Amino acid sequence: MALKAKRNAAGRPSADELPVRRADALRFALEADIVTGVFSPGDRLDEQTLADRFGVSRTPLREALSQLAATGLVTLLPRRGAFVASLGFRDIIERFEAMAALEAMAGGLAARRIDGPGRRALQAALDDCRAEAADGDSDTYYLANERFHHVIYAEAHNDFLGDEARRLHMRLKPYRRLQLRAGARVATSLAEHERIVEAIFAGDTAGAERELRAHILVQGDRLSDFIATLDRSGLG
Amino acid sequence: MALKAKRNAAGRPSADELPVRRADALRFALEADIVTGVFSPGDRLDEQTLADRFGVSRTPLREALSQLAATGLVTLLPRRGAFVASLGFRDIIERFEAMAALEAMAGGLAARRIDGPGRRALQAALDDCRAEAADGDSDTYYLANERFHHVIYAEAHNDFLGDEARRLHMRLKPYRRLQLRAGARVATSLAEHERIVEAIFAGDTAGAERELRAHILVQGDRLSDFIATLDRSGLG
DNA sequence: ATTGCATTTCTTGTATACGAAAATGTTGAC
DNA sequence: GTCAACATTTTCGTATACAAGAAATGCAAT
Repeated sequence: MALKAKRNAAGRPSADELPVRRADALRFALEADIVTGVFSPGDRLDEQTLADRFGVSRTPLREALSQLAATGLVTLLPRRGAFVASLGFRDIIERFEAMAALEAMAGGLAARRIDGPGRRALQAALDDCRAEAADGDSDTYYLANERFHHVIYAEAHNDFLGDEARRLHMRLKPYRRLQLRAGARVATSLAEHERIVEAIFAGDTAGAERELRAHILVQGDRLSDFIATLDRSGLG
Repeated sequence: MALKAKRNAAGRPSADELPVRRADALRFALEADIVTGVFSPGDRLDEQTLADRFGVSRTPLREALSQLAATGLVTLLPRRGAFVASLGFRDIIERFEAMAALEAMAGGLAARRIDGPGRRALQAALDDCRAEAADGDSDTYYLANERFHHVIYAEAHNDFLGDEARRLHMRLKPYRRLQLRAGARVATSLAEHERIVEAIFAGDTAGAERELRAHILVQGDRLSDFIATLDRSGLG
């Protein structure tokens, strides 16, 4: 059966969207705007304004907001409107703890389930991290780090686990922007990656779990410390 | 049944009253109908039919379905409708693995963070499990088991972790109904609970994690075994 | 009888309209 | 000058209307 991408009669100048429903496209767009910092935590998301901006009615936009609220990226106050969800000090720590649990499990599973191609992929991801760390650009290192963790999710052979971890990661992304200049963190992060790969390659389940959990938790601690030094008025 | 419309941020389940938003009430009602088996995995959820049943228009009902889809309890096929999400063999295993990770983390945190009142609550929950197990009614034991785990979530002092675990639990509930007659499982489950409490009371973080992880994973294994013996046509 | 196609019908997705609640602004009293 | 009560306005929540896509049905042709 051929998949025909039929166009709508209304000649809309917008770029072709893969999602069939406008609500999906809106959800992705808003998600991106929140994660990339176009909207900051606490910002009010007016339905009509956004609907006008995207050239749609309020109906699909409300649906997108509703879905984002279910994801946790948006807070929906009854009869008061939608806001970019603000995580407090404690909320962030809690999420890092949960993420550490998921990542540790993924690492442990990967240590037991990784195969030949997976080994090569993980080694390549680690090499990338090394290269970016040597470059000293913490921005590109962050991307390499992301890919590294995605490889681990994949080698855990548990799609749900990976999806949840990615979801949490996205959820925390607006706050990571706060500590862009990682300083010495890049070096220690890379060292941790090395130990993680070592454990996974050795089939050391417990070791992979331990290393990954620490790797995530320390990020939460660092972010918390960083936030604690800021004016907390804007962070709920 | 009168329903207070005040301080209802989370919403309450009620089909015919208006808590804050109809969509919330509908979400809870549908959630309940799905986990209690009124609707089975794979069932089609017709918008107009449900709207008529609840005496509302399609708009809030669509919002409820959308939220349930974001939670994972409902699958939304574009232009084809909403269905009670069907989990395959592998999906279930994956979710139990993730749940094991979260529960293990919760147990470990509880072992370190539990306080006096928490100890009493956990002991009481364990006593309840003992009593229900002695009764031999696996239905009420299931409820006591649920309360037991909720106490652990609470004593982990990580609300997010608890929420996620509860969400997963609800997500898997439709499938647990398949193995109601637990047989000898109740006895072994209780024994596991005893060891879990022992570890938590002893402040044995690693032990609590280990016991809880095994406690959850074995449930996934058992459910998988059970499903494997059934006709898989209805289970996707 | 079966297959292919066209039409019809049903359902979803989006837009618009309307009522209600909350935020806001104004005015008056103290 | 401040506060409070009232009116206004904004915007949320729901209902209804309409458009578009997919499934179902019927008809025709082989």
